[in-house]
Amino acid sequence: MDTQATRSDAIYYSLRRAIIEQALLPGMKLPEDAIGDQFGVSRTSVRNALVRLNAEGLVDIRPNRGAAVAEPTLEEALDIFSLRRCLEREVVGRLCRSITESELAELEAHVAEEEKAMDTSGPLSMRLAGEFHILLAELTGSKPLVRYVSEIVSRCSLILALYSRPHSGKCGVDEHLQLIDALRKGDPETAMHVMEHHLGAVQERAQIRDPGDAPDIRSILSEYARTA
Amino acid sequence: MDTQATRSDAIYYSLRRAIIEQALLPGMKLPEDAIGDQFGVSRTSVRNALVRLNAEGLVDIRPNRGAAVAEPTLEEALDIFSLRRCLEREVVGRLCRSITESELAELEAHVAEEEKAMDTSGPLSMRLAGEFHILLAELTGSKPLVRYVSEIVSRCSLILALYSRPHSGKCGVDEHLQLIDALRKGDPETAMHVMEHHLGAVQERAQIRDPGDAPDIRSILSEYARTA
DNA sequence: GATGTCAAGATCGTATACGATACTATTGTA
DNA sequence: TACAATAGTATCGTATACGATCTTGACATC
Repeated sequence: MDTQATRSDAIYYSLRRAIIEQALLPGMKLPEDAIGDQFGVSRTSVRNALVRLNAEGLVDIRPNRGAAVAEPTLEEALDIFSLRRCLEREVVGRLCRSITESELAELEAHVAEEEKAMDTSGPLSMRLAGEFHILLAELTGSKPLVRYVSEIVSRCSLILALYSRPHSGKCGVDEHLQLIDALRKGDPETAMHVMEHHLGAVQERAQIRDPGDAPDIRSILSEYARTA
Repeated sequence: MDTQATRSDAIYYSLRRAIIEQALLPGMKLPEDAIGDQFGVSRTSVRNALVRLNAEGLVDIRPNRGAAVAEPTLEEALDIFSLRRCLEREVVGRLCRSITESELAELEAHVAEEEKAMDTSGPLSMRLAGEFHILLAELTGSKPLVRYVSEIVSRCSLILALYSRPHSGKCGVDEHLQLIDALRKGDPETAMHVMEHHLGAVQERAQIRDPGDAPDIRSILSEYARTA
């Protein structure tokens, strides 16, 4: 598990996780040399990983100018959320017809982990929230669907990093439980509606923050000045 | 257009086209050396291209065993078509709200090309049929949607190569015209239904066929290397 | 005849090297 | 002081080299 098949894979997964957990923020440069040094591999492997991340839209690569964590525009962000609703509707639609009790238990176990992580730091709970949706996709048994959902969930994490306010609170653990209930009932209409509502809520927690210029120190401190 | 920014890009597009036009058939091995020789570049650039194609599901890469044109199973094929319906429903849904008369004309011009290509050889008309759907996605103005549709249309071409009978006849030019009509009317229900019917028909033309044994990869690529 | 073993060849993963391109900071000039 | 030219640095694109892994076929053994 720790040791991937190839070093490129290892780099790929590490960078991916770092981006999803928002350790690497949108717009941050990703120089091949620096990454290679850090992981103790050559640029070759790093390049390989960056190409893959670029293919799934997590990093931008501009010829001769290097790679950087992608910075979706607000317009793209809305598109991606719209696409996500489309795909996850498909997921729950399929699951309503096929899901078993043991799979439902698996989902509940995952949510239990999410609850446990709520108290701890943000990155973990953010990742778990995303993985819940990926788990849903996996239960459909459709590999292409898993790939698309994984990809789009990652990109949504990126978007939340860009546009959400610092503390979005509990990331919809309750809503995940509601979703499980709906799936257990097996009614596609209800399940899709709950999913729709959940994704709407996730998106709603996002708020426009001007991503363009470096945040002005006064605006950052204004919030703290109040409590001083 | 002919000269890409980087050689990797050139290889990527050439291989992609070769796969979509079914010059490279599913299961065919893609040795880095042979491809590099044919295009006059080193393995480095070829690898880069193969990684990208792997990311979009057109080629399989197994560690230390090389790359090969992907061979979707029948089950995966059905999944992909199902996903395609899901995505393209989204496309026509959006277009009904936004499409302009000049864009409709653009679509009609494309279909005209398709009609012209009907008499000529198969590869061209097959590619144009796919590009019609990509053009539809582009008209939504949503880059992510374009990416997903492009990707999935490519994979459908692959699937048709695997499972369709040799001559599928005219690849739904009439249906494309019907779709344009529906879009012009601007009624989402009708348009989605027409799209659904069209994609169902495309899928229906698919039938299992035994993928024969392999011709030499160099002779196939000699034609593609020229235009790279 | 079937199966296991092993060596030779093919192919890949990765490191390194070199030329090319883009960025940066300094200097000179208006 | 403001701006343009330029040199220097950083970073990338690509080629090549070497060790590692896999495949293939021959041969020995059961």
